Amino acid sequence: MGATKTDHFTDKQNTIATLAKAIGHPARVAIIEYLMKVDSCICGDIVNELPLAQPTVSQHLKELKNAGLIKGDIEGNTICYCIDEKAIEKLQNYFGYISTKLINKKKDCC
Amino acid sequence: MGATKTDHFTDKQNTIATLAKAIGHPARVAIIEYLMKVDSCICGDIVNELPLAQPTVSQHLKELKNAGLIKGDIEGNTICYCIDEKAIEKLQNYFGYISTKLINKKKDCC
DNA sequence: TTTTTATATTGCAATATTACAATTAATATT
DNA sequence: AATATTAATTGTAATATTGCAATATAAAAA
Repeated sequence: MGATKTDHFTDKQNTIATLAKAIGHPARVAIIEYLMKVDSCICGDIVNELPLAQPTVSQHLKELKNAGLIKGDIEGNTICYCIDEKAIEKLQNYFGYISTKLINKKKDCC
Repeated sequence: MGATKTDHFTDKQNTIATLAKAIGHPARVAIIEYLMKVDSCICGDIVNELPLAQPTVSQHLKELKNAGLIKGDIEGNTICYCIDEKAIEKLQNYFGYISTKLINKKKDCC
């Protein structure tokens, strides 16, 4: 085997997993943070900001886009990517939900 | 190649990536949600809750533990695992931070 | 003490990810 | 039109992940 059994889990669980997985690489965290920092969406200099080759960055961008974390496309010969706020909100809500649930939990160990 | 270049990124970026990566699998999302639902930390029935074999679940638990998302250990012959609230808080704060940053951003595309 | 129960570890096959050189595609510039 | 620029795609090697059968470990129950 080796393939994730996505069909055995709920859509919500798969959605969270997909989003989290996309952020689960420091290069993609760095990309998100760079997109956040820059005012404009025209971010042709992402490659210069990262210690990775252009094809690698392009691949990471593709993964972020497939996961729904960023949106946009090329415009002329510059890329135009920006964070999809809805995805970030989903994650924020999810972890917020877990946090509040944990506060109301009685603990008998750990 | 094939190995992630963790040393090229900041500690914070690597921390977020490690935590997100650990959640980046539906089985581990399901585990987190189960630990959240159950009142006690004694969760010997995680295997029965998941559509995966016992060694696979054990491996996922190990990964969650290595990433710092859950804590605990075996107690007698039952496992005693529970969510590490600090890790969830880190994620919640991180995505909250991104969200608020995005609200104050001017957008010219996407 | 033997057996049962619960979880971890090992070994392995299948698949996925990471990274990059080389190339392609497509727009900009000259 | 020819060239330069920018980013995607392709191909490929190295590494990591996923999943499980078999086995090991260790405590509880008989």
